Amino acid sequence: MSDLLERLRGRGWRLTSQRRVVAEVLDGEHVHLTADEVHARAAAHLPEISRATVYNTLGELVALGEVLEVATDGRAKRYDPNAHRAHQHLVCSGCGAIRDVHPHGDPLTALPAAERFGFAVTAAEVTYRGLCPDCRPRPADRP
Amino acid sequence: MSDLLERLRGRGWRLTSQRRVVAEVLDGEHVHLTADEVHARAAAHLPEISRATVYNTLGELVALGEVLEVATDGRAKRYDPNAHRAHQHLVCSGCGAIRDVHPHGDPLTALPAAERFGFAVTAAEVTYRGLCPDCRPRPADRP
DNA sequence: ATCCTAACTTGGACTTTGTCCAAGTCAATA
DNA sequence: TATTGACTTGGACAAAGTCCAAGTTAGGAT
Repeated sequence: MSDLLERLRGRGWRLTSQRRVVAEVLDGEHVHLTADEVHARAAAHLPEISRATVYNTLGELVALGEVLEVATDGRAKRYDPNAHRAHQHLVCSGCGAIRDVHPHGDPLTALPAAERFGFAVTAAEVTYRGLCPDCRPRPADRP
Repeated sequence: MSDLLERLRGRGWRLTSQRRVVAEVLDGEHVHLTADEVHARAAAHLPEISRATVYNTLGELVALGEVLEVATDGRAKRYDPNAHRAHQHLVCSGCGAIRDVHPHGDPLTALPAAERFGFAVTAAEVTYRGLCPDCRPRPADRP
């Protein structure tokens, strides 16, 4: 993730320890943390970091296009560092687990012009829902 | 919308004036009100109605499958009475206007088995985003 | 190396959205 | 028309996020 830090410095960011730990926390595949979770993990490395700074930094990363904001439920927003490859989300209705998924085709093409109401449509976000293997009811054991 | 009230009575609902007013507010096409907006409109007809009752009633309507909950932004949930015909949402990135739209095909089929991670996938919600005619930049007037 | 300063961080107050509860009210049945 | 369990109410509470004045600091200038 130091490439991210490089990119950010290139964009005129001041490299503070707070921003560094937030960027480090947001590393990896299938990462979809809430702001509070980011704060908790960041605070494990840098105990004095404030909630306000975490919110500020997340907002900046989103504005720069380095992190995506996902609202898969009506609760807290989640932050997804996988911003450089188009993808959608698969959410478990039982436990809330989230995976990045790659459907084929562009979901935008499914919306015919007649259904666009004159909008200039530029993006489509898809949330697939279902039960993950752990939450799925198992076939009962046979005697 | 009296058919809705009939259906609800059939399901053992007590028909109170509060529930009636909430059901009336949630009538029509392309209706996507927040709980607070529902409360404001309901209060115009029934000034003493409380926020708690609006939340309760909306929750019940959602549980009964008569109203859909939509979270198109990270803000307040919206309530969509068009629950009996499958549809998706088109949201203006400028002003937040929401339209019900009907893409062709089933979005679920775009997700290959290899991308399902063992989930039993049952639904797909699509949010299309773009600028509505009013928010879209116009070509500059020629002199 | 150290100074300077705009940029950044902090804690706490505040807002928005939503939930919970004890006490009071009322729709529908008998 | 009396009864009662379901419904409603207002206010306290909680979660998620924003805002701000005051203090700190990264990094260029000296």
